Amino acid sequence: MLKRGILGLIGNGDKTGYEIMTVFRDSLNHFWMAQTSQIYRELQTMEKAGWITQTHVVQTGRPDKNVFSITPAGHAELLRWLRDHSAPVRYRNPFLMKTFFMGELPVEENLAFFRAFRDVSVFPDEGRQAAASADMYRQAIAHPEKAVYWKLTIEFGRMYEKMQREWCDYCIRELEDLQRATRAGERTDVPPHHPQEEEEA
Amino acid sequence: MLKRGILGLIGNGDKTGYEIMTVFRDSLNHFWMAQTSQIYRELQTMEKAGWITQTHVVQTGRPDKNVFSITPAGHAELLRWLRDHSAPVRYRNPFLMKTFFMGELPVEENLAFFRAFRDVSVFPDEGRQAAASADMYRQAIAHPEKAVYWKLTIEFGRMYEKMQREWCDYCIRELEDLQRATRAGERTDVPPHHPQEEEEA
DNA sequence: TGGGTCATGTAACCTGTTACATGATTAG
DNA sequence: CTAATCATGTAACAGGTTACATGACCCA
Repeated sequence: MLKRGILGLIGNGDKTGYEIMTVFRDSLNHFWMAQTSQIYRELQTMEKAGWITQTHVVQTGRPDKNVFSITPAGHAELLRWLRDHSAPVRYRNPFLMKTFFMGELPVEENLAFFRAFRDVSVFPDEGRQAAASADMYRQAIAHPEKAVYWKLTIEFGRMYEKMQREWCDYCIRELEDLQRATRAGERTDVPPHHPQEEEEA
Repeated sequence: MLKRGILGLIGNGDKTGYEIMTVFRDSLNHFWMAQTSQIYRELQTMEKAGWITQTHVVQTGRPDKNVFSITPAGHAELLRWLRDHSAPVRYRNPFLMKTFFMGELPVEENLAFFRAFRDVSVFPDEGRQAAASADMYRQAIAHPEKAVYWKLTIEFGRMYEKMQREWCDYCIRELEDLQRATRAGERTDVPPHHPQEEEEA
């Protein structure tokens, strides 16, 4: 997957591994993160696949660099990937995995958790985001038809965050109800912790 | 990550690898999928770690099975994981990765794509979902304080789908605007396809 | 007789994470 | 003087995917 992202970035202009890392960190961070260790490895395999070529550039005053360019084969692969809608969309949410098993902990603890999680942001720090936006807007003037798509991903991030907050509010309400119900039923035999020995009916 | 999911499931009662697969397929499918190949491998490493124990059960009329049970060490690990909020939440959306690079394709193609994607559901087929719900509701009667959390994950799925539809509508509107602008500007030199040679300013 | 369910896995591969290592230049 | 930026990676490991393989029983 990362390969396609790297390919797309190089398709927008030659780049070094380091530059690719900065774009991930500053602009794609809200939906994908990449470490240099993986980037450099993928670059090598992509070169072997013939999707990109490498040029060593000697510099003075700063370290030498390896600049990567897309090949016609690489561009063909990029288009093929963009047009391939056959792969099923995989959802994988480690956070929902946790939620599913939260019955192991007391309600109070989970309530506290949702109250805190409600205000966690997906976006990286404001400064970087602003800088990245400026870059993207500059590009937008040159190629408005490419920049829209970046805007669409940002809007997704915003809508996702909003939905997450609303979901947290819903969770908090549900757990408060549960708490009330448990307290109202008093000694109706609902142990709030470790019901270890029993099995479901 | 899958390890913790498996641990949580075994924590709710002894299970075979096959049963774990069916729970993933029928109930956790909207936020995590797991293949048997991975499940059986994880079970072995979890046994080595002392989180679970294995019992071979001979059956007649059907294949023998290996039933796994959680150990006190496994339960401790489950609680540790549930309480560990240090790991940063990782978002990774292959679909947004594609969106980001859609500028390579003509607007018409992308519009068609969003119109189709708008109606794609995250949830597995109705039949299975209903069956899984029935199971969960039965459990809910026995342990209402555990079943809420399952309900919360389902609600997340619903809210996510709703948000996704709204986002698609937004994307469609944006791309229609772009289309109109491009047509209005007529020959204002905005090639809708492959601007290969040029670099950004 | 053909497909679904129950039940087990292995092997090879690809993808992602964590930890480590180096070193010059530049701005505060 | 110290931290950030530019610039490169390697090694080991963890996690996930794809493809393959087997076999009995039951229902239509």
